[in-house]
Amino acid sequence: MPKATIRDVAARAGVSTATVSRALSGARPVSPEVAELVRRAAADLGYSGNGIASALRRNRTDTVGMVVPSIANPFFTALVESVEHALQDAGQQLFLCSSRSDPALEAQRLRSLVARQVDGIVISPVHGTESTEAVAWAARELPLVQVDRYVTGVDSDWVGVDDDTALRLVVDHLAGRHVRSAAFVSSQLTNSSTELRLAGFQQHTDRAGIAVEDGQVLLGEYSIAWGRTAGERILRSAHRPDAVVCADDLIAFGVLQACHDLGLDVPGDVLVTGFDDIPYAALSAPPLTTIHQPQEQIAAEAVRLLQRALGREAGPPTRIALPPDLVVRQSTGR
Amino acid sequence: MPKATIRDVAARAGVSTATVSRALSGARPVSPEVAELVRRAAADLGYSGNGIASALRRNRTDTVGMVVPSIANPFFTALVESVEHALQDAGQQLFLCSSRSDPALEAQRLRSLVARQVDGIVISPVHGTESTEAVAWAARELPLVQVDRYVTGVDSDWVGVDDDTALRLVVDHLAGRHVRSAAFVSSQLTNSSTELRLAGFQQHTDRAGIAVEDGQVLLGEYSIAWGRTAGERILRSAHRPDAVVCADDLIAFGVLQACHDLGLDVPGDVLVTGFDDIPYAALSAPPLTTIHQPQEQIAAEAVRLLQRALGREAGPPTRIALPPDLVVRQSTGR
DNA sequence: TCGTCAAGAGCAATCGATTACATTCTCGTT
DNA sequence: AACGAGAATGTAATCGATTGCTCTTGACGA
Repeated sequence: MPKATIRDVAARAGVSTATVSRALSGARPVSPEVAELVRRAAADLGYSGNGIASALRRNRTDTVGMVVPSIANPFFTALVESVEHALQDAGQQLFLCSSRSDPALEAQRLRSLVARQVDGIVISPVHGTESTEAVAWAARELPLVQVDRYVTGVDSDWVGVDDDTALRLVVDHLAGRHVRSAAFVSSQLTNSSTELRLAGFQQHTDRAGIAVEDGQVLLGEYSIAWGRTAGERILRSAHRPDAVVCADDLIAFGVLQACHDLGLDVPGDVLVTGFDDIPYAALSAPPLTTIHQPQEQIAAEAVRLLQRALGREAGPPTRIALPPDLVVRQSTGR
Repeated sequence: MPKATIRDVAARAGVSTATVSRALSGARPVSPEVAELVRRAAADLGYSGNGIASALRRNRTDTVGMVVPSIANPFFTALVESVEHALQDAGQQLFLCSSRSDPALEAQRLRSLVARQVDGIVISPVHGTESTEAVAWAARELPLVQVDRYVTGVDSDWVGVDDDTALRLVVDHLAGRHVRSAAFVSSQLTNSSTELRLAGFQQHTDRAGIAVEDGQVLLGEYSIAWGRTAGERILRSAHRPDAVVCADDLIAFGVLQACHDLGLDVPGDVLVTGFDDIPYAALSAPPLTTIHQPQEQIAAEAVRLLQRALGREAGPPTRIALPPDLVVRQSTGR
């Protein structure tokens, strides 16, 4: 038994397909009796419409594609969930893709989303330069909003957090804890926010008179494993710093593990800070002082920008840097 | 400048649209010269095809919908990622929906997926009975595979873990640690695996001679907050048990927090176990003994079953219970 | 009574790609 | 030389819903 089409419903209700379409979508007025007749016929046949055919004709899929570097990273997970929620209110659905931190896979995902005619794209690009070409191309084809990270040289909307302010909050907090020297652990400088965080760290430690020894800025990747490796290297070095500032919470978890492995007390022997405030940040041993990102707000703004772009073509690219919050927990003091 | 269509490509290459279609998809042989001509014309125009039109004609979207109760739960996140990976090899994409543990929203998501003509659905149903109607309906419309949890009364494929074996492993391990009494913290019995885990706990503690006092089985929800509440209640009771068995890792994290708050040592004063082996299970204080779920395998089997159902209509529903592993960490001993 | 107008409904074109069927052409075979 | 097979290509129907345009009908004002 093949699926019922609008033609079947029309036949059963004794009206034309045009009337069925109008009765069910409410696009144009239909007399109440006919509307009821159509509704009943549709229900009887279990008619549920063909979104594909509708999308083809209307040239609109009511679907937004989202591409993130990793679904496993709780920060992106939270962001995805927030975006999905925000879209729901606009009657749109989310097409989720993971680029697995691979620019080639990312490009493929973007091509696929464009070919599938999504109405717009929300992306957190993998790489500051290697992602540029694909993102620029997609932005030419469709409304596109970058979130969290952005690639250089693409005129698209962007929503993220103010990384410089975030590092000022962290560094000033550490200075208030009488920290005299600090190390920084991050990922390779392959994307915008990683660069901004390092720049902020350097500028604000300098300003606050906190020493950063040579070799105490380690770049690897956003993972617990790297945090552990880097943490061991830093904490075993001749000049152990008073604090380790990490570019995300996963790295900070790894550093905390390294402290534990080496028998160092946090915050007694060394202070540790993270970035993102993922849900597990409150659960580590000790709970992590970190920067809270307003993901719901990031998501809401991103969706708003997308809707705006969908409406009319005009408008210069908008860049929104939202203010971060510092969440103080025990990794930087009692 | 509107997007290029197959007609534009055909005109530029001086061939028919049929030839363009065949040249680009390789569905039927085309002479090498013409193929090259078409490829060049397509490249010149930046032609990227219209997946919607293609899907309408072929009656296939190469897209699979997935519905999970929560994107925030790392277990589901890992599962989603694994499914996405498995689908990639089959040339399909993932349409992700979160039901937010709400059967009504879940039903809406399913309707939406069916209307969008996905080729199949992978779902972890929210509720053992309240999800039944929507899942049964969707299963009638499309190939559908349930993962992890399942609803009763729907003849569909299912892939999950063997919950009974899992609890046998946990309980036997605790018995080996000379545990004489235990408590159990889980979510409300609203779905299959929750029920099976409780049943397994009761059966195996009984068999192993481990006492379970009245009021030491607490049912709430799968969250850290609930674990903390339940943990406090259990650990403050007159007969504090030797061990607390939790139905998932999030609950176990909450129980660990409660132990910490009450100044109890784990594993000195009480042993704690989890379920799922999410990535953070190794990072808690102390690291959590838990059941490892083979998500990659669950995902691979789910996708395989889906492909099979896509191929031919026949075949009775298959239920695959994969064997779990016990991962022993410090929450049950040094 | 007639003309005007609007509401309600239908006809048929349309969206863009795929594909059944038809056509043309080239070989090879007898 | 005639015929048939098969490769390459074209023509046009098709997928299912939407919508511009047209037609009918009834109400209302002049």
